[in-house]
Amino acid sequence: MRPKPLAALDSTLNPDFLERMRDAKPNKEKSPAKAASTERSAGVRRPDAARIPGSSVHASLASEIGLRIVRGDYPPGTILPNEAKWSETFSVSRSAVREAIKMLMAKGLLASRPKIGSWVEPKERWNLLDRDVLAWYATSPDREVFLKTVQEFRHIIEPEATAFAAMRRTDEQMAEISQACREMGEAASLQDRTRADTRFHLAILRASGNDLLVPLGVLIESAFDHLFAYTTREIDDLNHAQKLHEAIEKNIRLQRPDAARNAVRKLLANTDGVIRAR
Amino acid sequence: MRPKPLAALDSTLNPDFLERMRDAKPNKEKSPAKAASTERSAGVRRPDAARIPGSSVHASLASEIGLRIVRGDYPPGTILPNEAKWSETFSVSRSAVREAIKMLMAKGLLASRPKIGSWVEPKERWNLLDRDVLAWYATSPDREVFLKTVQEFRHIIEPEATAFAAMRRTDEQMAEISQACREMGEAASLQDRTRADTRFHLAILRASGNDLLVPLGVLIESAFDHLFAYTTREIDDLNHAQKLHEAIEKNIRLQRPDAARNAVRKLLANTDGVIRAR
DNA sequence: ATCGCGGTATTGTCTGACAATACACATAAA
DNA sequence: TTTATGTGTATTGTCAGACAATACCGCGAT
Repeated sequence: MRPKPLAALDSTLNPDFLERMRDAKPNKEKSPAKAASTERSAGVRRPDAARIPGSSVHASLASEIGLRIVRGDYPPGTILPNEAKWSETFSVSRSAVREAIKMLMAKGLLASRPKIGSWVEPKERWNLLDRDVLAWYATSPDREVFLKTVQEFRHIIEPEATAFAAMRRTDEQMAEISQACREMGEAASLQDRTRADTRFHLAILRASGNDLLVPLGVLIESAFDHLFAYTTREIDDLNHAQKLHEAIEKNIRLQRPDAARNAVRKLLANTDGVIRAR
Repeated sequence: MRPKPLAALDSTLNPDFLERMRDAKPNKEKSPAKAASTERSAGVRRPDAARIPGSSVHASLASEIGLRIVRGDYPPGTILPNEAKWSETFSVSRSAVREAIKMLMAKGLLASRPKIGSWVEPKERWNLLDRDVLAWYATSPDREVFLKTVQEFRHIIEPEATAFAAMRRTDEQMAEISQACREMGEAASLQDRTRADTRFHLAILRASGNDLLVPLGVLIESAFDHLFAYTTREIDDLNHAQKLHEAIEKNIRLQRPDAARNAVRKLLANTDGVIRAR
């Protein structure tokens, strides 16, 4: 098989890089980072930097700048500081800055032209369904609003996706779904349970037979990440939720689209209740 | 206002770059591009290259490599040719190659590690809802299948989005929707009509009040691009379609979610018919 | 006041270099 | 013969410095 690369998460920034950025605020006037640069080229570089993929310089930079943009530090239409400025602010090479900016351009957050600079694109162009952008977006002041938006989206997508899965699933896909459902019931820890839960829903999306539904899995993953804090510890609730999942699994297995759709609606209503109860 | 950057479309590759790539096939053994490189550094560089944003070297490279990946030239798990190889094949600098690859990494198509190389990620990680990836994906052998997938997705999304729009639209958003609908009716050319049609549906997504629905507009744009060839020239059909659109507009205006949802379902059914008729 | 012109600032591109390290191969030991 | 160890090599990551292309600003001339 392939070497399994860890997803570049914004939470995996290495301490070294974070240290560099500590006092690198957007509106800093004059940062004396020139000295640091010379010092680094003199051989003081830390020997054990950048082990995790996500902590390479350009990836960390992209996370930092991307987060600032989504957070609203640079509203749409704003011209960003130029590449030389970023380079100086973070004490990194211009190449690294450029690669970070290219990643943000690829996600629709930025665009640029010679002699003008890079500017923040209007929010409609942002690829909010991108894993990283969604993660930055999820750091909004209150997670309530974010969860509400994602949950509403799930109400639109999942019932229909499940109905399609009930019609078109292959036996292999059914096995995946059933196994995830079973492991949910047998999970020893809440974390294991959540992981199996996520796999269950992702497997359904894959089984829907519509390629365009698969990328929406990032929403479900994000929802479960943020829902974890809300998860109940009550045995009764857990058993109830498990029954709801098993109903979905059964109806997909028996290829009953309408029943499957309704079962998903019940599960989502239950989740809504959990959120509202907080 | 902002400088309006043209979206980087794969169809805007400049002839100069295409010429370079003519005989750059994936399985080429030995390409004698070294000579070209020396020649270029001797000052023979074309004076008028890269006018359109999308035709910058890194953007063109990203399009070319991305298209090859999505097309299946390098199946998931495959290790790509290394950066030096790409650089040599296309007679561009390694920096340009790296920036292109970073863009593809940002879209979930690639990942890489030192001493290993860059490999194609499993298809589930691909950000298919990205504008560029979708465009590459749409170059599939038969557009029938692609259109069917997109259209199915629209059936899932648009009725619910429209129902939300009927509940939560602001007056400004309503004005946008109404204007687009009106301009559809008054359009002089089929192209103008399609443009207004697209704006109509995008405005509804924006009015839905759910930020996560907005990025799905790329699907609608893509659908209409590919649907253009199917568009009828019959006056009766056009009038009928216009009436369906006006029904949607009216129900959003009068804030009747259920009626709006049904009106959208009728329109989509009509579009299905147009596709099927071919 | 309007038009034209050059200067300047900024991204785009190229070149060359070194660092870090996964993998393969050769070599040596049990 | 098999296993363990060390060495080499290939590849991405990062840095530095240079020049090209050109949008915008301000100046001068008509």
